[in-house]
Amino acid sequence: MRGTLNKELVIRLLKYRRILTQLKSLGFEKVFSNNLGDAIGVAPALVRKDFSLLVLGGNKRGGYNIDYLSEQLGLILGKTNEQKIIILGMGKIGTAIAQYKGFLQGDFEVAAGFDVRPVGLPESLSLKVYPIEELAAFCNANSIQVAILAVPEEVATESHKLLKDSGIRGILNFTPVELKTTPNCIIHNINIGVEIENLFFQVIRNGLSGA
Amino acid sequence: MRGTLNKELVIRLLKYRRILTQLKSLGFEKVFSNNLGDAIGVAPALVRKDFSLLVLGGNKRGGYNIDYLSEQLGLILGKTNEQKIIILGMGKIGTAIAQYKGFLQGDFEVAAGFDVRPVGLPESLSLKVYPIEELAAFCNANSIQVAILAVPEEVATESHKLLKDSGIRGILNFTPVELKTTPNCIIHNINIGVEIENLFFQVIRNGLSGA
DNA sequence: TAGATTGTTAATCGATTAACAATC
DNA sequence: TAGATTGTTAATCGATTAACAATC
Repeated sequence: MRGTLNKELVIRLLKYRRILTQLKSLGFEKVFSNNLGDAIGVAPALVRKDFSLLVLGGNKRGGYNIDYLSEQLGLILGKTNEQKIIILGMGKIGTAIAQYKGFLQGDFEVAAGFDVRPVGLPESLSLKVYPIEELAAFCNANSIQVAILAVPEEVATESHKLLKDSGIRGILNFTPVELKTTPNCIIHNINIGVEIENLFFQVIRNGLSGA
Repeated sequence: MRGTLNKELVIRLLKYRRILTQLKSLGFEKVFSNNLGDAIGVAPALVRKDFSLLVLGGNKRGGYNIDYLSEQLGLILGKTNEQKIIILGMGKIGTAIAQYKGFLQGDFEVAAGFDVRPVGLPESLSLKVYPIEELAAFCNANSIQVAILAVPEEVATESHKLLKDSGIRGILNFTPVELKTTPNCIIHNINIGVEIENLFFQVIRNGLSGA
């Protein structure tokens, strides 16, 4: 059954989990499908369908129990508490991501950074940056499976190869080079430049039909 | 007709354009639908359908003319050369994005940064950071329509409101708070934490079925 | 001509939503 | 009971792909 969880569904489940955590911290105990639908921008029916698919039941009048949902989603999505990632390329972007506050919500940790040359990090950050030569050994020793790629465009392709050779199974790619998912390494590309261009296009289009 | 350009299609067109630019710089003159399909990860038929929809013809045996495609896509997508964006929140992420090399490909420019307090930037960067109070005036004076939001989570919501009040029509949101698109302000959310969690899930799932 | 590629239609696939019966 | 919400089915919507005729 879990094999049927598609990408969109997993994204929704991750978002549900985050919202449930927030609701819980506000002291809520129950939530309705339309609350969750509003929060992540889908129809209430889809929320119910998602939970139905996962055999997570609610109460016909009382909605869903937040603690229960939270716990079950944790089981399905897996605890990422002890998951560790590495960052290849500790330039501006890599360093910024390493210090990204939003990561504190997600229950994973940046284990180390790697770069061709030593990088000066603030003392406050308990993160070490190693030379690239140590990447494979480090990943093996620490069972690292997921990496963020934040190197300059020119070395994106060779860095990609290096990560695969180091046993990395998933890469969040911030370089403008569009990398391809292969059977044993999943790629998610985030191309900020394309995102901005896309936004410009949508805004200009939107302007024509709007006020 | 242009009103029918949906989000996925626009993304593909932006990617085609980037690839065509690269091919042109390599001295290529012709390209086939399967080349472009491979490059962006879709079926060749979809590439042909896209061009067909835009009335961009190819040659039954000789493929598509790169110069022509490039030029036409430029007309459809619009020149973003003189487009300017601003960045609200010049912490680590904002500062890193301001210096993002990948932006050099995209033909737009970061006009200014804004923050609650002065930020020290490298001299090499010809970018000024202004106090938040000047945001609305600056956006008006310079007709800024698109912004990157990179403030801390705690002030994401109020910053969002500030941007809308400053006449911003499109926001690329890097905070973990999921903002909602409204009729006169388009939001694209990039939640790095969720992206990483998603990658972990996919990798673990993938591991079960793989080697 | 033979071969290759476009252009286009029909089929497929899949996700989302609308609607409503079930029921607490 | 009346009202509200779940759970589920059927309908809708839309994007992608397969397949092939047209044709250079």
